[in-house]
Amino acid sequence: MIPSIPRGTRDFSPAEISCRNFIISTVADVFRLSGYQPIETPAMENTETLTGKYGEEGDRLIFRVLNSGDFLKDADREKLNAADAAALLPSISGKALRYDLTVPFARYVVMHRNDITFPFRRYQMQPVWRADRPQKGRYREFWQCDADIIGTSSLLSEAELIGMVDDVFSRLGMEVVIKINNRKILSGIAASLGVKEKSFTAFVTALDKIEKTGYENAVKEMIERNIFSRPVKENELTEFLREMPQRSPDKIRELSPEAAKGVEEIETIYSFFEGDKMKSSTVLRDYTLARGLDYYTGTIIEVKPAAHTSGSSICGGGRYDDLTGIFGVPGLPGVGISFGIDRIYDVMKEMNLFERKGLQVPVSRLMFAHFGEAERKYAFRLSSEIRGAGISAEVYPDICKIKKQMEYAGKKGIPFVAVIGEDEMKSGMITLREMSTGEQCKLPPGDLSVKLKGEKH
RNA sequence: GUGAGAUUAGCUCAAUUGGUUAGAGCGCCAGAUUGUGGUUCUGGAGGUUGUGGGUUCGAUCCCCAUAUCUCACCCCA
Repeated sequence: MIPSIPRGTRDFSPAEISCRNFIISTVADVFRLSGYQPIETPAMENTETLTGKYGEEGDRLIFRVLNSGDFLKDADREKLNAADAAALLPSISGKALRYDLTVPFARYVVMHRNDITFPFRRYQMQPVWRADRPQKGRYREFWQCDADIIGTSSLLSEAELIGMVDDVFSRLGMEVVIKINNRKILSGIAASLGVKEKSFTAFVTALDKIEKTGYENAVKEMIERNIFSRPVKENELTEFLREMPQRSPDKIRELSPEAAKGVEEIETIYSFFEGDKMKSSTVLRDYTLARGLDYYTGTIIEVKPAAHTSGSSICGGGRYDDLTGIFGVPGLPGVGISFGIDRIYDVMKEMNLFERKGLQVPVSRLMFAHFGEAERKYAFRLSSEIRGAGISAEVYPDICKIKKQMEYAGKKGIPFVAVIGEDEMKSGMITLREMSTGEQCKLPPGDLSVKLKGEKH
């Protein structure tokens, strides 16, 4: 039987891990530098914790975990016989894999609220799962790196997060475009166009397609979906939306008091950066930016590589007034950002950014090659001494031809090989070969660590 | 969940119109070289053509189903 892994999941080999760890540790460094503290939550949550938080589509994409043991024992017979999967689910599955890190965080905050000092800055870097059909930049298991600050409405937090985004991508060596908008502006626009209240989400998703499919298609979708409470002319609507990006903040303010509030918020965030230059990012106001989950209520942020602004986003976030309210603790506003490290990896790979970072796959600095049983034993003792000096070392495990041992070291990229033979043991002088040049020298075992430390890595 | 394309050796790809023993490069293994990797030379192994059915005298090739990958829709990191 040929083994395989579930679709949309991946194995990561040593070279990939090096690159991924570089991204993960870079993000963590930046998070810590602003006082964010790490937490972790379980891969599984109770189903009720997750369902209903991501919209109808989101619910469909949650991986359910079947109850252990005889899961049919407590199954709802009526629903089972009716083959009604959706209705049967609660009686056979009580757990689900987490879909993102924000909702589990809200649950965490509610459960630990008495131990937390607010405002609370936390970061979390863990895999999440979505039962989506895989495609470019989309996996069923992927990592999110989230930083959230909860317990404050201060717009300083947004500025802080944007600064962190800039810092991360500057360290990674990638130019990005950070787009910023505000849900209040979107609802202001919707109100001024006469969008029905219940159609707001439909309006927002259509609006979001402008960049991808153009104004005409977005408008067509809005009209087809019948989202307006009064007659709207197609060409007037197109014209209105087309002017959106160029529209000055003042023009947006005129739309409605709510939109004015949104504009105010964005301008406040900008004011924190006054005169400062971003290191690696261009921050843009985009009044048509609509991305973000349902729970966002204020600022929304989306980050794309400057080289692929039409591609998928590599980072996103926003402000929520009351995320913990759904778990019974109202009045805790917050704002967060999420880095999609799998997509960041893909972009960096494509742009050859890892090569410039000189990342190395961890490999022993020294290998002992040997000619027989006694030599191998001798090498084993030396190897443990050399490790004591902080130098990674391994002994070739089998007794075989020196050629084969050398071949192994060369292929593996081990930079130094110490050859232990009868001569070496007799004279007490080890033969050390530098693999890149082929140069060899003899030295006493005690000098090995000094010699290897002295050489640059 | 909907639609399109792909799948041949470990990898990248060939194979005429449905016709004899499915080939090449790279990689792998062994030897040339019994104390030395990368270069070179010589030899060798490796395939139920993704899987399961069907049509046919005969299928890598045509048909159906299924799995996986890629791309798009939906939605999203």
